[in-house]
Amino acid sequence: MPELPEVETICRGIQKPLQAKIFKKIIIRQPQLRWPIPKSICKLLPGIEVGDISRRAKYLLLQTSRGTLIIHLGMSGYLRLHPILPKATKHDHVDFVFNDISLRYTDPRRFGAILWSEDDINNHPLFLHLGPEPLSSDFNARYLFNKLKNKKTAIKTAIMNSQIVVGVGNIYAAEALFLAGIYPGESAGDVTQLQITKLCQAIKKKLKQAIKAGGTTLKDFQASDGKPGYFAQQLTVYGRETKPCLICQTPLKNIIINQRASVYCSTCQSR
DNA sequence: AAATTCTCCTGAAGGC
DNA sequence: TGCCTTCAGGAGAATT
Repeated sequence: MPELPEVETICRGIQKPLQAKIFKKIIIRQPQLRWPIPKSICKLLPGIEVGDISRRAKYLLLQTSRGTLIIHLGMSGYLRLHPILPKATKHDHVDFVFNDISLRYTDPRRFGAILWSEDDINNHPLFLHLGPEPLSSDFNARYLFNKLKNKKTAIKTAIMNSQIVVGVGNIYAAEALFLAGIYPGESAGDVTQLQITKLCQAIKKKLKQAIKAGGTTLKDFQASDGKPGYFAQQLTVYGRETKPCLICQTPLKNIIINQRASVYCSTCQSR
């Protein structure tokens, strides 16, 4: 499931191969994603050049002189580069065809999105209320502590809230909380300043580690070149319910917080 | 206003 | 073997 490291991996993977390529044709087989894919891109894009390719939160941004293509992978989406396009299968919803390469969007669960914006991307409704990037200096202990004070919601829910900080999904929230020794169900406003400092560092550390490993491949994540990510081998709590804590051997517990599985160690993660 | 729940979707896994 | 049920999950929308 793509989280920030996975999107970053894909972003880096397509930057060079698509650099300055000219869109030739857009094939939309299934426009019904989270929102309908605007058909206008089929007419708009051909003939224009790919500019900067970047990432904001878990959104991939392909800039052009006419506007920005916004791609979100939802939880089962991925992008693959193909020199020659293979025959489309069931969930291959969109192909962006260039002269000598194609970018194929595949998403079995269709929670993703492909949108088009002609305005400043920062004014787009989806981007208007986004918090800071977790790996930027804007995301620091002071910011996080201030943002969380008086909040009653669970600390895990808070760090997964994109208005507070972007790009932290279920996997990395669980991993960071374990590293910081914080009980995921703790009220955000009750987490001490020292713990917040640890948490902030833990989020950055885990995300960096995962990017280095090329992302986390659980079931089907693959980079744009088809290679899996290797961060799954470094997971300490996510998906390890009932298995022994890597620090103290206590069997890990799973609680549901806001409809999300939250695995933690009842010994190492104090309340 | 803030917090929680609902919703979209399909593949995988488990039960019988 | 196969059908049915349950679950996972990003994040905006709806509800409390």
